[in-house]
Amino acid sequence: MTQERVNLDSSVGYVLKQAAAALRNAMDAALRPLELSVPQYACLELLGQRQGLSAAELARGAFVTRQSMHTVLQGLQDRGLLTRPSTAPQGRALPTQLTDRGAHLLAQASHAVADVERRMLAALPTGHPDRLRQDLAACANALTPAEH
Amino acid sequence: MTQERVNLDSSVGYVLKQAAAALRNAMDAALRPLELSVPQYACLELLGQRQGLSAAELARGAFVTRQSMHTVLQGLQDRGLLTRPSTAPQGRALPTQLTDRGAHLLAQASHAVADVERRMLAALPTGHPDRLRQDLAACANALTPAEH
DNA sequence: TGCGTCATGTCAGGAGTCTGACATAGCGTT
DNA sequence: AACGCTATGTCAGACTCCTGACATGACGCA
Repeated sequence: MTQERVNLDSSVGYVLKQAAAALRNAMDAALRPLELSVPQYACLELLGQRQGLSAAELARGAFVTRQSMHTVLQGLQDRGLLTRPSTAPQGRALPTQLTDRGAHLLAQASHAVADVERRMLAALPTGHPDRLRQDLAACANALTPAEH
Repeated sequence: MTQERVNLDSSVGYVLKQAAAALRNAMDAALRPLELSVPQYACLELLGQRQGLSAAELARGAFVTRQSMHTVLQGLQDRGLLTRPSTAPQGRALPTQLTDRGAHLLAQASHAVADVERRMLAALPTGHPDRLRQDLAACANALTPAEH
């Protein structure tokens, strides 16, 4: 029976959580002047990439549940940053659209977050960001249970 | 004015969050049979590495606030997995100790989590886990504000 | 000695997220 | 057409975690 202990400092999982926590804090600080939380920003950014996403799709992209995204969307809608039709054009999904105000705020937020990412990656040698991204994607994929 | 948009798929930050979420889910599933949450496990693991840590030290190591760690400790203490003196031997810090039951449960949990980490790293070529860990540590360091 | 600062433990309150549940709409199979 | 399966939206409740606040003990400095 081997002494199976995780040894925190040499554990990739631990350092991964550490990096994620640091990133979360940095993004939180960067977005606070805009009065946006990280989930709110994630929601706007996803819509910026592709308009008309449903709440369920946004939830998956932001790593929260449908229910959480529901409240996030209500908050953003109350601030006039996005619009949702009251009736579904087809099926049950309600396609979400950014308003002009939402797009404008997103531009500012995107800039602030890009600054954070730059600061994070500045510590890495040239070329490492790309390989880091690939390694992380492989890790995420290995842990994501095969769908269906 | 450049089109400054994060481009989620090529963003290291986004993939980092994705990997962290996948890891969190996998650990959650692995620990559920032992009736341990991830913060509870983190607490036990930290104590396994070094006995006598205070609640504040455990909180920093587990990336939560002192207050959250307080309730976590109470839960673990109620289950007889650890002990804390009622009065501080010196200063205000209450050194926490694993009980035999705590150490035994930790051994099982540690094994389960090590399995998850193995599954995660199996997707990476030889040598990559080490460089991934170093890159992540550099990222975390770059985002952690200089203390004092 | 006295004061200011910092770290720790703890209590109270609130914000955010999750689990569970239900109704509805599409789709494929029988 | 009827049934089952899946996906989505939404409501209610509980849980987790955080922010804010206060008291206490240790340390440095005037």
